[in-house]
Amino acid sequence: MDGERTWSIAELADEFGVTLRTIRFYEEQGLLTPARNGTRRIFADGDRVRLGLVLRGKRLGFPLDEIKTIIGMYDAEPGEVGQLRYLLDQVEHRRAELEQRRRDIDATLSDLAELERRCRADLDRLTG
Amino acid sequence: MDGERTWSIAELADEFGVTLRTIRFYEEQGLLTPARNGTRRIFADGDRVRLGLVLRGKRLGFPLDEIKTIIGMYDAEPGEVGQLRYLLDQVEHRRAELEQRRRDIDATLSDLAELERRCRADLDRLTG
DNA sequence: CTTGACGTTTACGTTAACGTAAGTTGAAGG
DNA sequence: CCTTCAACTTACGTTAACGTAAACGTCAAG
Repeated sequence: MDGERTWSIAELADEFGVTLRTIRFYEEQGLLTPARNGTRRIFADGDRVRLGLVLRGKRLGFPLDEIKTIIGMYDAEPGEVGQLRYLLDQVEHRRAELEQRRRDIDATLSDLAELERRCRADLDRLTG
Repeated sequence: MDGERTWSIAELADEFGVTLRTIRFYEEQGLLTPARNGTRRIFADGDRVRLGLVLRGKRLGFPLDEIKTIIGMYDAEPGEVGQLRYLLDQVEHRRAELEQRRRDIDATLSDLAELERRCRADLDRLTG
């Protein structure tokens, strides 16, 4: 009666375009913690979100253990002041890293744009 | 008499913060092709630029063989029309990939920003 | 009742990107 | 001449992120 859908491992794998092995591996690494029905894994909505975050991290080129700590930051309990300061520090660190990446991307995009101009010029000259 | 400086492997490694092994490995993989003085590697300015491109690609999380093809695109000779069209196609493909990455970065940055807000709020509450 | 479809665990294999010796060489300095 | 330094090659070791095979459980359909 609660609208909480669940998913099988195959459904999730299919939806996100990964293999069953990958999902099991992520659980083994502590990136996912699906419920169980006997031995079968049951994935709830939160598990789907986490898998999405993991794959986004992968597209960004982060290793799995870093992804784990980053995701871990999201659902850390408030805790004490020292913990909070440490967490803020981590957040700042990650942000700097990501902004460096964006600069790298922009530089590469600009290189590609110039390459494209040269290509089009050559094409014009040849097919003129 | 020509202002063309050259560098030893150690100088380049030091400048870019990588090991000698890494540079030799990149040559072995065809990412760099330094000149030689006997057995010693002599790096010219173009080699420096290429190393910079390789490391930028690494920061973006690309595997070395993809980096190789991407860099290869930059210094491809004009060639024939078919080649040019193929190259343009590749450029488009890479651009799409990079733009996806930028979206991922922006999404992550936004997540981090919200996390930071929550942290600061908790800190304010605790430290008054 | 057996055949599939779908799931499970255990465990060894694989690739990428280097790390890390081990042994060699050429030029320079004392 | 001997050593030291900076480079070299060859080759095996290592870690991450799964792939892949083997062997088994379970439940619905024919």
